[in-house]
Order: sequence, then structure tokens, then C-alpha cells
Amino acid sequence: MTHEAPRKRADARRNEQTLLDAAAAAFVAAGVDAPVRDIAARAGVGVGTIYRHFPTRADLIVAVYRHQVEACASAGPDLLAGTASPHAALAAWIDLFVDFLVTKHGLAAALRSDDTTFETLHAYFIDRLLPVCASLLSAAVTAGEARPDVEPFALMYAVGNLCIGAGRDPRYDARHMAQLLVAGLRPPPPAA
Amino acid sequence: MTHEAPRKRADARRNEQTLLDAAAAAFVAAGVDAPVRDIAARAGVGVGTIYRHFPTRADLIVAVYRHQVEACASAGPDLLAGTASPHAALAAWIDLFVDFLVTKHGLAAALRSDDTTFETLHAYFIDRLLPVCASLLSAAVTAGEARPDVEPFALMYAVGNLCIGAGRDPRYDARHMAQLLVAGLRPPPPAA
Amino acid sequence: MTHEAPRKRADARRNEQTLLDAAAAAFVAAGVDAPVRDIAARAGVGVGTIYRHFPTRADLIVAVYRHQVEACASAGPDLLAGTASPHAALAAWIDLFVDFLVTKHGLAAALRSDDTTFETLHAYFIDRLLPVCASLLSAAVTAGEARPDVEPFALMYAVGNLCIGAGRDPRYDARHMAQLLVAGLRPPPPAA
Amino acid sequence: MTHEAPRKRADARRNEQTLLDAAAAAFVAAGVDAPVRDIAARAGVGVGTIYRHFPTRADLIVAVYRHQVEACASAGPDLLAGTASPHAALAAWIDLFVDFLVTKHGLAAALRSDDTTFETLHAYFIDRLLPVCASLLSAAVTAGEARPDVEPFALMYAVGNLCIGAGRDPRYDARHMAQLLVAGLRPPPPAA
DNA sequence: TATGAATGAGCTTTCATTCAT
DNA sequence: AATGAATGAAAGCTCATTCAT
Repeated sequence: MTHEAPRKRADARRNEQTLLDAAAAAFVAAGVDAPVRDIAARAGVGVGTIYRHFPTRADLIVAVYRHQVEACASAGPDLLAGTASPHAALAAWIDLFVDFLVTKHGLAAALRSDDTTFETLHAYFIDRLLPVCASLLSAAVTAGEARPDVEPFALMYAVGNLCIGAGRDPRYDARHMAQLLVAGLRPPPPAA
Repeated sequence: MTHEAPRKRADARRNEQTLLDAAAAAFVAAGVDAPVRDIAARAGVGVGTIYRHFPTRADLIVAVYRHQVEACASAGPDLLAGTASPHAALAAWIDLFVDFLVTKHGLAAALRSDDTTFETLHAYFIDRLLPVCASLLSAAVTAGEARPDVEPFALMYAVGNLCIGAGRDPRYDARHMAQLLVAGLRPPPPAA
Repeated sequence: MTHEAPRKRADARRNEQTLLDAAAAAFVAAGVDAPVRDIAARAGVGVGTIYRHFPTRADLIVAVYRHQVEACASAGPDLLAGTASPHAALAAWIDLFVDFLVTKHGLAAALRSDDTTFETLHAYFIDRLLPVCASLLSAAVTAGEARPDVEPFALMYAVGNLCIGAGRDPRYDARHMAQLLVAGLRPPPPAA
Repeated sequence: MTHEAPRKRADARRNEQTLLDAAAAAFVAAGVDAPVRDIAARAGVGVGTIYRHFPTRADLIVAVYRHQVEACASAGPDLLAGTASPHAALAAWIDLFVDFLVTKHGLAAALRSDDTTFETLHAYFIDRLLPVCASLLSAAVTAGEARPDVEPFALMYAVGNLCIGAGRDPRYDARHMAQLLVAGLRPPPPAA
């Protein structure tokens, strides 16, 4: 309502965006545990500023990838609605998820790190994406297109794992492997 | 005369085993990049002793896991000979491989690390196990029990990845997921 | 506004001077390859601070001695102008140079070290002082007061060497020996 | 008198000679502070053997160079007897001394090191060579060919210094500089 | 609120030296 | 007497994190 407050907020947001862009760039170049100093330098700010905005590294990573995680989350229902079969919808969604992860150097590995710094990060991914994955998987199970003995958590964890190190060796195609895993979800044909 | 020389060697060997045990323990606790100091402390020796026996970290890691890698490698042909179908043999071998990896906390992750220290380690695994995996997979393909479009390297890499972080979350069962992947190898049923 | 920026810089500069003093003291006590940790301890700072200000050891050494090297360099022309003969001017300048070196315990030795860390240091000395020495020597040669077969580089190198270890043994007077060397520069009297 | 003792002594001497040769080689390759291990390896013995024969590094260095130091020492009187003038004899002897030092990489520097390990080494050189230098210098003074105000110790120390680092820079010729110094010993011509 | 200087823990690696065999 | 395995002190360097300005 006053002019002051909004203006400040706008400035702050611009500032924060600069930080996020810098972090994203640093993450691409050196992985998600790029030195704080590098990020600060890219953003043209002091390290203190980063710590003020993002107290832990997980906060920063989450902020950097929030948009894309959200996009991935919201794609779930659309795919379910617009794809021929629930299994195909699940496969397509997994593809999206893998695409996201393999392009974020080091992110998949960070999700598996036992460094407690990354617990928050892990939790965020589970929080936002697990329900989506669960509903897709559940639909497939209901349609008889997937075994009922696979938990959505395990599936997501597995797919996340398959993305680790992807891109470092041309002989390894994470997307292909993830699709193999999804294919494996189909109920085995009745042993005639 | 014949007693003298061996005696020293026996001691040295015992000592080396102590080192390997300590390293294994440290690897479990802190991953394969556990500080050399920690390993030395666990073994009750000075750091110099570690460097004397294992000049590079890769030497140490390979030594720690050599026995089990060799056992895994030699199990391949036996399984192929003694199992009902090639696909079942492959599944059984993958099970062995996963069993090995999931009990070596941090090893799977190290295999994916881009730390150059681990290149030798990675190479050793590929060297010893890839041919085994390849022959099993090839037999399955020949028997019409597996798609021909999956490279053994990719399969091993994927299975290795699935083992990362296993045991940290009870909701994730790496063996189960690996078997899903193997199930996904089966040729898709002809779309009748 | 004009006060803010300078204040920080003033502090930093004071700090840097503390560092230089500490380094100078450490160099006296333990030579110019005194452990970084020692220097930091003397200055009452962490090692990181040293690395921040002086990324390489050569940077630190040059900084420590810069003032005096510059003073020595600028004294050359003055002496040439204000002294009775070119040879006397050269002798006086060499005296200055020796005075500088002998009071910097360990510096002369470092200039001769084959440790690559010191290459930059050596280069700096040559850069700043060699031209000065050369002009003095050349004037003496022109005046018929010095043999033409001695290169300024060799002369400086020799004088530098004569200063090594000076002060450790009371029976050795580097200045005296340097003057002997300068005396030896005079052309030999014609063998009548 | 018995056969045993002499034989043993002969063996021991041979062994020691092997050590000295190895040390000499290591000194050439890596200076007089070459790692003990290198020397042991070259000699094909364990490090313990070196320590048994030469408790301190100085002992080893002295032993390695003893022959040559003795040769240099005994050359003094011969030169004095067989050279035209005492000054020329001194000059020739300094030449011998410089030749010796510049071919022993790092030796001149070790003589100036303030590492207490090398005190013995320094003492040995002074012990054996100072009297020789003193008698040559004294003869030159007596003949009116050298100033009386230079102590033999200082002269030797200076010449030793001039040899430091010789051979590392082609622009520096230690022998030339030493001869300059010796030339400077001549009494200045009477200021007519 | 932003800055970036300072801190110091932590890791690797090298050798001189000791001492059990 | 010889061996060489073991020891561990040292030293360099890198960041994550704090905090005075």
C-alpha cells in the first residue's frame, strides 16, 4: 500500500534472483557443492549475503531448483489425464523426472549423500514429488499395468539413483535404464 | 634358513590384514574417502604405514574389496551352468553383485564419484566384472530372454547405481529394485 | 561516505603490515621458508589470512623486502652523481646492497636456493637492481677504473653470495669481503 | 695376524665404500641432503646400515669428500714451493678449492647452512683447509703481495660462499669471481 | 543489510629416525 | 650386523563459516 515496502521487496527479490542464477551457473560448472565463494563471486556479492538468504546449502539448492521441481510435480496429473494408459503416463513422468535430474550435475548424488546438510533437500523432493509418483503408480496398479508390490518411495529413490553420474560416461544412458525399470514394473505374464 | 624369511613376511601379511580390516571399517563408517589418519588410527598404526603398503588410495580400496570382487566374478560361469535359464542365471548373479555392494557402505557411491582417485577403482570393477555380466546377458539374449538393446556396461552401471545409499532408508530395497530392472530386460510381449 | 571505504582499507593495511612484520621476523629466525603456520602464529592470525594476502610465498617475500630493495635501487644514480669517482660510487653502492642483505638473515641464501618458490624473488631482485649495478659498473669501466670483462649479473650474484651466513660468525665480515671483490675489479697495473 | 679379523675388516671396508659411492651419486643427483632412503636404495642396503656407519649426515658427507679435501690440503705446500710467486700460489690453490666445491652440488650451501647437522662438516673443512690457506696467505703478505688485513678464515669463508649455486646459472662463473677476490687481496698501489 | 577478512579444522604427503626381527 | 617396517612430526593448502565494520 505504501510505496516503500513493495519497492524494497522488489529489490530484494531481484537480488535473490541474481543469487539463484549465480548458484545455478556454479552448480552446472562445479556440481551442487560448488564452493560458496564461487557462487558469491559469480553473483558479485559477499559470501555473507548468501548465508543471509540461504542459511544452509540445502536451502540454496532447493531454491535454485524449486521451479523445475514444481513443474515436474504439476505435470503428473496432466500426464495421467492425457496419456493412453496409466503405465504410459508413469513412464512419461519418469522420463520428465530423469530429464530434470540428469541435467543438474551432481544433484542426484547430493540426494543420496549422507551429509546431513542434504537431508532437507531430500525431504523437499520427497514432499513434492512422492505424492505425484504415488498417484501415477497407483493408477497403473489399479489398471493392472503394474505390480502392486512396489512402493512409490522405492521407485523414486531408484530412479533418482539411476541418474547419478549420468552424462559422465557416454555408454550409460540414464533415461534408457529408467525405462527398463518402469518396464519391469509390469506384472509378469501368468506362467502359463 | 627357510624359517627366517617367511616369518617376516607372515608378520607383514598379518599387519596388512589389520590395515585392510581397519580400512574396511573406516570405509563403512565414513565412505571410501575416509581420512587416511582415521584408517591409521583404527589400525593402530602411523599414517606412514598406510602409504608404505598402499601408495595410492585406489590401491587400498582395491585391496580391501579384491576378494569379494573375485568371488563375484567367478560365480558367473557357475550360475550360468547351474541355473534353469540364462535369464534366471543373470538375475541370480545380479543378486550376488547387489548383495556385495549394499554391504559395502559407500562403495557404490565411490564408484560413481568423479574424484579421479577412484578412476582406478572403477576400472578394476569394470575389468573384472564386466566380462562376466556380458556373458550372462549375452546368453539371455541368445535364449530370447532379454532384449538385445541393452549393453552390459549400462546394466552394470545401473545396478551399481541402484545400490547407492542402500541400507540408509528401510523403505528402499536395492535388491528388489535391481530385480525389477532385470525383469525389465525381458523382451516386451508381442503387442498381440 | 568518503569515510567508510577508507576505514576498512586502513584496517586491512594495518593488518597487512602486521603480517609483513611477522613474516620478516620469521624470516630472520628461520629463513624465508619459515613455515606458514609460524608466520601466522607470530602475526596472531590464521594461516588463511596469510594465503589471502599473499597467495604464494614469493609474494610474501617480495612484499617484505620491497621497500628496501627500492631504496637500494634509487640510491644508485645519486651515488654516481655525488661521488668522486665511478669506482668509488660502485663501491659505495655495493656497501649499501651488502648492508641490506646482511641484515636480512636468510635472504641471501634464499636468493640462491634452487627451490622454485624463490624464482620470482630472484627475478625481482635482478629486475630492480641489476640495471642499477650495470650503470655503475659501466661508468667505472668507461673511466678506466674497472676491467671490462666482468658482467654486472655476475658481480651482483657474487656479492649476494658473499652475504650468505654473514652475522653467524664474527670472524666473517661480508662487507669487507665485498669491498675486496670491488677492489679486485680495478684493472691490473701494467706489468712494468 | 689372524686371518679372521683382517678379512672382516676388508669386507667392512668394501661395504662402506659401496655406501660412499652411493652417497656420492645421490649427492650429485639431489644435493647433499638427498633423502637417506635414496642413498640406501642406491647402495642396495637398508637405511639402518647407513645410520650404523654414519650416525649423522655430516659424518657421511665428510667421509664422501675426505679424499678430495685431503688432496686439496696437501696441494697447498706443493703450490707454494713450485709457483713463481706466493700470490700466484694462493690464486692457484683457491682455484683448486673452487673447482672442488663447484662440482659438489649443494656442498657449498651446506657449509653455510645453519642446520646444526652441518656444524661438524663446517668444522672439518676449517680444520683441514684453514691452515693451508693461512700459510699461503701469510706467504703472500710477507712477500708484499697481499694486504695484511685479511684473515684466512674470512677468505676461505668468502670463497666458499662464492661457490654457492655455481653451475645453476651460466652467467655466473664462480672461479672468475674467486679470482677477482684474490686480485683484490693485492695491496692498493700507493696513492701517488 | 551487505561485505569480505579472518579463522582454523582438516586433509594429504614426505621423510628422518628408531627398533624389532 | 643388517634390514626395512613403522612411526609421527611437519608442512602446505582449501574452504565452510563467523563476525566486525
